[in-house]
Amino acid sequence: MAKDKADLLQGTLDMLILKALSLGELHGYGIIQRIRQLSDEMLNVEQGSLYPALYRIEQKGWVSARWDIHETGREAKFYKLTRSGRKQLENQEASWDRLVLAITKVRQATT
Amino acid sequence: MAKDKADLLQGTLDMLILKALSLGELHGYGIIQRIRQLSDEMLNVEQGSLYPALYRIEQKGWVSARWDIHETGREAKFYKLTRSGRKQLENQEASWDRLVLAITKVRQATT
DNA sequence: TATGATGCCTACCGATTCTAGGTATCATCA
DNA sequence: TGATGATACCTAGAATCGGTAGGCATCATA
Repeated sequence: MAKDKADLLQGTLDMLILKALSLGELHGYGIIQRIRQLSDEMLNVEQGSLYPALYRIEQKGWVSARWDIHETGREAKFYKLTRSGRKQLENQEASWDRLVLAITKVRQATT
Repeated sequence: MAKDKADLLQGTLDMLILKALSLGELHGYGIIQRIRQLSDEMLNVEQGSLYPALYRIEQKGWVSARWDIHETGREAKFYKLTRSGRKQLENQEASWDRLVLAITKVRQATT
């Protein structure tokens, strides 16, 4: 819909969520905002993508969740990176770097 | 299966195929080899991914195909980038650059 | 003669993101 | 007061696309 918004590539969302949480505990809606803000409005995660992803990630033990009330007085579900999640973030970042490197090589090829 | 082989992210295969063909007409099997070689063995496209992708890409008019006999005397289906395919490659490369930039920004964030 | 590389293909699976809905609270503004 | 938009959670279903696993044929080589 948005004019210049790039759709995420499958496989990058988990890394972005984990990265957002590595900066501190946060609730779902806030994760979307943090990713949007950090990316200079370039990345917009849809709610319909985020919540199922958070569920998956929690099942895998990469984050833990608890309900709490935040400063505005509203209830929200706060997610926190686990030790295993931090490890996973490192792995995903390394994979991402390898992929970017590999694709860069292919793109540098000339006739 | 391969120990260090990175699975492709969804959305990158088309770009790689188009890029491989931008270096010159090639048959399917050769595209796999060219991508593997250009990426220093880091990217391995499976046949079961390639042929359906080539079909999709051909339907979209980004490549044209013809059967021919190559130097080894064997028959093969040769694919060639169309003008529209070249344009598409540029678009996909630009999208890729934007995504990499956006993700880089997110990853640079510090506590 | 059997194996592996080359060359094409298809059917189905699995994973993941998006679209499109739903619910509720709260602040703001007409 | 009533409507709207932002915040906050969720689900169902569609669509996409890469992988796995199979099939088939030819050719060179061991």
